Amino acid sequence: MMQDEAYQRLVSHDIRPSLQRMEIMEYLLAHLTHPTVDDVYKGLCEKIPTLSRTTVYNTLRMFYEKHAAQMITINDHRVCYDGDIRPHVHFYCNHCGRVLDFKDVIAPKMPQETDINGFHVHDAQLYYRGICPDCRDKKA
Amino acid sequence: MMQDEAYQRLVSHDIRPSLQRMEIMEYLLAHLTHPTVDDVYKGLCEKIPTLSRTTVYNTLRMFYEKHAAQMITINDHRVCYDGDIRPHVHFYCNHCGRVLDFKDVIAPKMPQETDINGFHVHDAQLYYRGICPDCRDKKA
DNA sequence: TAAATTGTTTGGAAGTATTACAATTTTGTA
DNA sequence: TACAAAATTGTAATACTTCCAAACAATTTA
Repeated sequence: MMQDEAYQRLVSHDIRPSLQRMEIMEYLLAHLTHPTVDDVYKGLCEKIPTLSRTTVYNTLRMFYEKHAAQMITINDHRVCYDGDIRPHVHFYCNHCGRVLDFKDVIAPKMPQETDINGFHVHDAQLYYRGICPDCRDKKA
Repeated sequence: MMQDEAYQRLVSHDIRPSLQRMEIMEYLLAHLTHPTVDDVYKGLCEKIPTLSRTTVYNTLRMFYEKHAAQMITINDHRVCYDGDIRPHVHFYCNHCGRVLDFKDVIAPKMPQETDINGFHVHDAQLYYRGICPDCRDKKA
């Protein structure tokens, strides 16, 4: 069940499983399409009519800080989030703006919560940018 | 001379060296501190009183598209640029917001203008996020 | 050289993403 | 049940970026 997975993800990262947090995490786990804050908000505001955008902003950022989700800042316009917390490469299409998983490249070592020469590294992200197959075909 | 270097960088990347473009490139080469659009604008608007912010936005983006500069989107608020076009790792301090070069880690292979399984890769970026030594010391 | 064309810059206005903050509601515990 | 702490809400404010049409500059053609 998705609920169990969401619940486990929250408590194992020291996050109290409130209704809103559970729903937001379930949404992330059910939509591994790198949704933006607004995607999550729009996807949930029917189910939770009182939901506030601020809550979604704060909650997703907290998920990132506690390593319960990945934060992707490859798009200069909007941040997006990923419920898949395994290290992997992201591809940003400069044409359609989508963020895709780039499974064809094995991610190098991505440090997490480690100290390197005085720097405390919280996380690492590897981004590729270019044109995705869909957009390339449309052009040709 | 910095002018020569800026000129060479522009023409070797098929960019016509207008006054504004030269000045913006010279600024990038003289300030390898990952300036934002506003940093570049403020740094030049005394010397070029007619300079428009839009020109700085458009020019820096074009530099990125033509590989004459790197575009860094690690900060969710503002884009910044780097005149150092050699592949290297960037570190973003979640505390002070600065982008620093992370020289202690050797960058993995970063593809550029190559096709990988139907994707056309324009460029790649590797970002580390965390707390920089300065901010860590202040806290302790 | 003059006219036409192309390319570049400008500046203000509009759009959008994000955060700040104070009030309200909910939760956990004594 | 009552209280304190934590979480959520909604509005307002801020900041970044793009749009767009007009002005200007450079280049080509006749």
